[in-house]
Amino acid sequence: MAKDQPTPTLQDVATAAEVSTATVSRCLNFPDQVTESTRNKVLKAVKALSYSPHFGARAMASRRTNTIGAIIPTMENAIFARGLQAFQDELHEHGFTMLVASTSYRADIEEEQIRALVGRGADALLLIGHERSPDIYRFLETQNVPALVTWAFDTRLPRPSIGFDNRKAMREMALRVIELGHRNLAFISARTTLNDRAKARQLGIEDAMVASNLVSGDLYMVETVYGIEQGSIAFEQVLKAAPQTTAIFCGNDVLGVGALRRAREMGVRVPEDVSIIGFDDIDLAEIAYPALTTVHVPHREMGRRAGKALAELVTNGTSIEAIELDASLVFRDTLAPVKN
Amino acid sequence: MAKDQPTPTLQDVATAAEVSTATVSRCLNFPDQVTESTRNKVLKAVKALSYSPHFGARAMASRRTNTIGAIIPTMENAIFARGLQAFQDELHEHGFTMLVASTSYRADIEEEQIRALVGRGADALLLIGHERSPDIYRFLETQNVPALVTWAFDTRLPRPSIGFDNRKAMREMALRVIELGHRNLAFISARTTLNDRAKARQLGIEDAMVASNLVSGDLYMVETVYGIEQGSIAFEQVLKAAPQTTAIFCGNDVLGVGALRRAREMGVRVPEDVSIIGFDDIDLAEIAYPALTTVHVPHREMGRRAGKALAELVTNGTSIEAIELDASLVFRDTLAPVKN
DNA sequence: ATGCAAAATGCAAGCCCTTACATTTCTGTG
DNA sequence: CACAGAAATGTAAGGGCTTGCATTTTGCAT
Repeated sequence: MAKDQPTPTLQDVATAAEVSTATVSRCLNFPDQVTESTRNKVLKAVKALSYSPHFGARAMASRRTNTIGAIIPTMENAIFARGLQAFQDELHEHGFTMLVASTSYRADIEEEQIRALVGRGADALLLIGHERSPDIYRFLETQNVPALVTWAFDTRLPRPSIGFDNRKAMREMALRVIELGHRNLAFISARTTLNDRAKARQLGIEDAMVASNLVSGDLYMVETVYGIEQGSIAFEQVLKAAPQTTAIFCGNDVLGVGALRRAREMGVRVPEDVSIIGFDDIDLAEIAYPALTTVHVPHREMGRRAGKALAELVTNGTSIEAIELDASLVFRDTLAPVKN
Repeated sequence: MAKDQPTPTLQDVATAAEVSTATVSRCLNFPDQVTESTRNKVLKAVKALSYSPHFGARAMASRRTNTIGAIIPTMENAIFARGLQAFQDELHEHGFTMLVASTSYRADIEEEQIRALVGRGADALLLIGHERSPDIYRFLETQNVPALVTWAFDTRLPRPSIGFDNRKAMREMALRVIELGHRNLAFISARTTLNDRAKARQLGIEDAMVASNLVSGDLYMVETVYGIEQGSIAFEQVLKAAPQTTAIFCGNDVLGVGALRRAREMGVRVPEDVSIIGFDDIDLAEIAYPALTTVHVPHREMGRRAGKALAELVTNGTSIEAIELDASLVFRDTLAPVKN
């Protein structure tokens, strides 16, 4: 870690190029404010010293970091990894760098991470879902750090968001399922803590039940954590506790695939004996056998749009426009009419 | 973006707590250098003003950012997402924040990203694979930014790395495959540009062929980009061009799963007609039908170890010790003895 | 009480850049 | 060829924090 030859500073470049530090700074930040000959001198010096500006100093002097933070539950979940990749690609295009933190779906960690990224000088934040303590929203306001909510869309909330309506999407899927004659429904849900999306999906199913003259309270719920194995366990649990179930909704494809696996292991035929429906439409859903019927979520699109909106917000102050994207139903092989 | 009430500074806290800025600073950074009563006063003031230190200023004064950069090909690939998650968890535990950039497997972008993250003040860098231009390594040295190579392990190189020996792992798998009587082998590889892992896996197969008295030149190679669909296309290509093939190695599970899918579509039975072998052991491999035989790579473990090593390096100057992890063979249902 | 080392605190000099403002150098025109 | 105005460059003042060193306070043995 020994700093043998100290890293060159703007001053060193200025001296080498025989100009003032201001000129060097301008040359680097606003090249066309500088004569070509001067620019060449400076760039030569920069190269010769292999100078690279000191980030902290720059951040301090300009009060901007060109860094945007993203706080997601976990990258292990393909839907976030996917969206995040698109987000970062977009940011990169706009000259921003991405700072990432994850929460493992824990509210306390999320709060800590938000503070940490703000402390790090993030110019803006990407957040997943609306639900979090008012304190945090207040903190962000005080710190003057704009935050954009994604993976959810709800116009009733004051904050702009870019995402889709989880409740509506699930309602539509549930409506189709009920149309196929299913009356005994179950829902293997992700944990609903700090996860308003999971809750919204449940409400969507219940909406459809009510609209179809079923009793929403009859929806058999199992709540579990993320994971294939968890889906398997939950599946078995559902069939034990509510053997009359003919259609099982899953909060995400990973749980769905887990359910599917256990069905095979238990000799339960899908979709003949029971239908299974996922959510997200990740690769796994298509590869599963039989291929999983699910709700397609435009993860990449969300990431991209969010990146664009945030970059523009920070750069020009363009305020964020809420965008509702569409989730679509993907019918594959795990859903069939109920047996007469 | 209007700064209504300017953010509180260290000075403000100092004034409020009736102490000097130095004391506040110490109170925040080295709490035990300060009397309890003073500490309480200060912390109260911090809370009251909801003060949060200015990152740039801190970075500038301390010459450290507590930020570590990770540059990976893409988060869309579950193996990197997984490893990165573990990496970031570990960093977080040590008080570091992670800066992420991705390269889409392009050398020029990688170079740009490395420079960008160094410019951002990353205290250290996580890199994937050894292969990159000497200029970059020189640059890192000049800038005094330590870099750790992961996802690969090769003691012949001067740089420490934490990972596994791709060549050896693939050789072992290939040996087993050949033992089962397979003589006509093919390899659907990921692009080998800026991807020494892919190359190493190829060499591993060839090693095994040579050791088994086969001609390594007989390995039928198809090189393609990452993606299920690409795996499908490549599979068809292999069977068209080399119909006598009985075992197809794939550079990763995603390609393997794609191959599997096309096999089913084409009516080619796996493993009866042809065996398919993946690499990585991601969820997809287990879920695929039939379940994919593959090489299990300890992605999380790599991420965790790398995070630990880098955090300690930056914090205490503990030099990095190269660590070779084991990849293991996972035999599932896509590999069988060759038909007599 | 007194004196002294150790612990706590304060002072002030940077750290490296950006940018408002001042100054110098060009440019084109009369 | 002089001159106004534009363009290019220079000057210097911060920006918020850490830290070496100086100073004050504390705790304890005498």
